[in-house]
Amino acid sequence: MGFPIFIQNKRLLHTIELRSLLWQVESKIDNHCRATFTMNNVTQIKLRRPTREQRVDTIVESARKIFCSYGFEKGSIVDIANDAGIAEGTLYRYFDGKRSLLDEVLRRHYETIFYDIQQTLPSIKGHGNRLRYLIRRILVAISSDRGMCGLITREIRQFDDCQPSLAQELNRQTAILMADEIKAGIKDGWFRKDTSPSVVCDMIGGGLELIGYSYMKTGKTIDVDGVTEAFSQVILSGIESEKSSTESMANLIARLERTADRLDPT
Amino acid sequence: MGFPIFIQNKRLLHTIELRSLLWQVESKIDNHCRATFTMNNVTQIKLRRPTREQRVDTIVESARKIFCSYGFEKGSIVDIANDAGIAEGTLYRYFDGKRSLLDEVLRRHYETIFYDIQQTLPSIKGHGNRLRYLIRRILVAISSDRGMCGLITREIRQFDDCQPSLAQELNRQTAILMADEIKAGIKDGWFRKDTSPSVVCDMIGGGLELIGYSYMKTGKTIDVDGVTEAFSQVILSGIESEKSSTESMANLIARLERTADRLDPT
DNA sequence: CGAATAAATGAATATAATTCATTTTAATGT
DNA sequence: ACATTAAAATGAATTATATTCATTTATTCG
Repeated sequence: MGFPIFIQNKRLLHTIELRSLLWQVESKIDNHCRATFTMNNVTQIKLRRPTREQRVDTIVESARKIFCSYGFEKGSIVDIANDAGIAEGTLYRYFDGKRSLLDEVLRRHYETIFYDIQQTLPSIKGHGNRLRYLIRRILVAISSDRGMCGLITREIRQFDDCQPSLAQELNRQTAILMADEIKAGIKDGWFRKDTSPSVVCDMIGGGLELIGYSYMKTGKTIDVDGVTEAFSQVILSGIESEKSSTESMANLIARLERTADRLDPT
Repeated sequence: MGFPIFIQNKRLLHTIELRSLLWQVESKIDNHCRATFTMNNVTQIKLRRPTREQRVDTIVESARKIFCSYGFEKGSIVDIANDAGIAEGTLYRYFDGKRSLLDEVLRRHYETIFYDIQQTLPSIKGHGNRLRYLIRRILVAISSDRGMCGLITREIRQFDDCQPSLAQELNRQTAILMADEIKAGIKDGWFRKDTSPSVVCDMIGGGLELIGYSYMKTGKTIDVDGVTEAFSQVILSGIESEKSSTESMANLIARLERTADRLDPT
C-alpha cells in the first residue's frame, strides 16, 4: 500500500473513508487487476470489471453487513452501494429494489441451514430425537449470528404488497419438517392420536422466535443444550402417547421384577 | 342534511370526499355546534373547538382505523389527519410522531384486555385453569379484531432507536402473568420442579403469535376452544407433575435396587 | 481501431415524515 | 361589542430515502 490511486468513481471520494476504500482496492487487486501504469505522476490501476456473479456476491454481502448492523429500514441503499463500491443506480441493475435484496440475503442464510438439516436428519433415529435435533439446530443458528437473528426477528412479519416476506416462507419450511415428524410419530403410535401437529409446530416455532428476540435484545448467551432440553421436555412429555409411556413403565417394572427375583428367598 | 356549508379548512376541500366530510360534520354538530347563521346566502356552521381529550380521541381512532387497514408503514400521516379532519401539523401538537401515535393505539387496545383479565383471573381456581383462561382470552382478542391482530403481528418486533415497541412491552406483561402462574404451580407441587417457566411462556406466547399471524394472512376463523384445548393439553400434560411419575418411579426403583444390592448375599 | 453493445453513473424524481413561520380561533379584559 | 393576547391550527417548506433514467464509460467483436 502507499501509492496514490486514480479514482474513476467521483462520488466515492466524498462518501467513503479512504481506509475502507483502500481495503477494497487491495482485496480486488489480486483477482481483478487488469493493468497498472503511471500517468501525470499518478499510479493508475485498471480493474477488470467483475463478473455478474462476483458483483451480485459483493452486493449481497454488503447488504447483509448493513442490514444486520442497522436493520432493514435504517440501513440505506446508499450505505450498501458505498460499502460495495458502486453507485446506487448500479445496484438496481442487479436487484429490483431494497426488499428483493433483503430476500436474497435471507435466502442465502437459510440455504446453509437447510443443507445442514438435509444432511443430518436422515441419520438420526427416533421421532423424538429428530424433533430435538431440529430444535437444537435452529437454536444454534440463532445463537451463532446475533446480527442475522435481529434482522430475521424484526423483519419476518413484514409484508410487501400483501405478500409475506421470504423469511416467513423459509421459516415455514422448517415448520413443515417438524410437522412431518410429528405426523409420522402419531402414525407410528409414539405420539398421542389427539395431538394437533400444527399447534405443536406453532409452539415450537413461536417459542424459538421469542428466544431469538430476547437474544437480539439482551445479547445474553443462549444455553443451547439447556433450552433444547426444556423445549423437548415440555413438548415430548406433552404429546407422548400412553403406549410409549406404558412401554417405559414396563421396562421399569421388568427391572423391579428382576430385583425382586434376587431378593426372593425361594 | 342539505344545506351548503362554509368550510374554513381550505385543503380539506381538495382531499376529502364530500360524502365523508358531510358525515363528519353531521356527527360533530350534536356536540360541537356553537352557532348557525346565514351570510351571503350560505349557511355557516361555527363548530366549538373540541377539548384536548376529544381531539386526541379522534386522532387515535383515525390512526387505529388507518393503521389496521393499511399497516404502519403504508398508512400515512396525511391519511390519518384527513380522516380526523385536521392538518398534518395539528397532529404533531398532540403526538411526538408517527410511532408514539401507534403506541397510543396499541396501549388503548391492550388496556381493555388487561382490565378484563384483572377482573376475571382471581375468580378462577386452579393453576391449570388460570393458564387455560389466559390462553383463551388472548385467542379471543386475536380472533375478534383481524385488523388489530395484523397490526400487532406485523409491528410488534419493530424497534425505534433501539427501544422495543410498546406492543412488545405490553405482550411481556401477559407473559409475566403466565410465568407467575407457572411458578406458583411449581411451588405448590402441581407442576414439575424442573420446568422452566420462561421457556413455557415463550412457547405459549410465541405459539399464540403464530396463530395470530396465520389468522391475519388467511382470515380463516379461529376455533378458539379447540386451539385453547390443544395448547393446554400439550403444555399441561407436559409439565404436570403426575405425568413425570415414570422418572420419580425410576428413582424409587433405583433406591430399591441399591437396597437389594445390600441384601444380596452373593 | 472503431462501431455496437453492455454496464455504470449520479443527478433528478417521487414519496412521506416532520418542522415552523404564519394565520385563525378562543379567551379575557375594558 | 371590541381590542388584546394566548393558544391552536395550518400547510408550505424542509428533510430523508428509495427509485428512475438520460448520459457517460467500459467492453466486445468485426
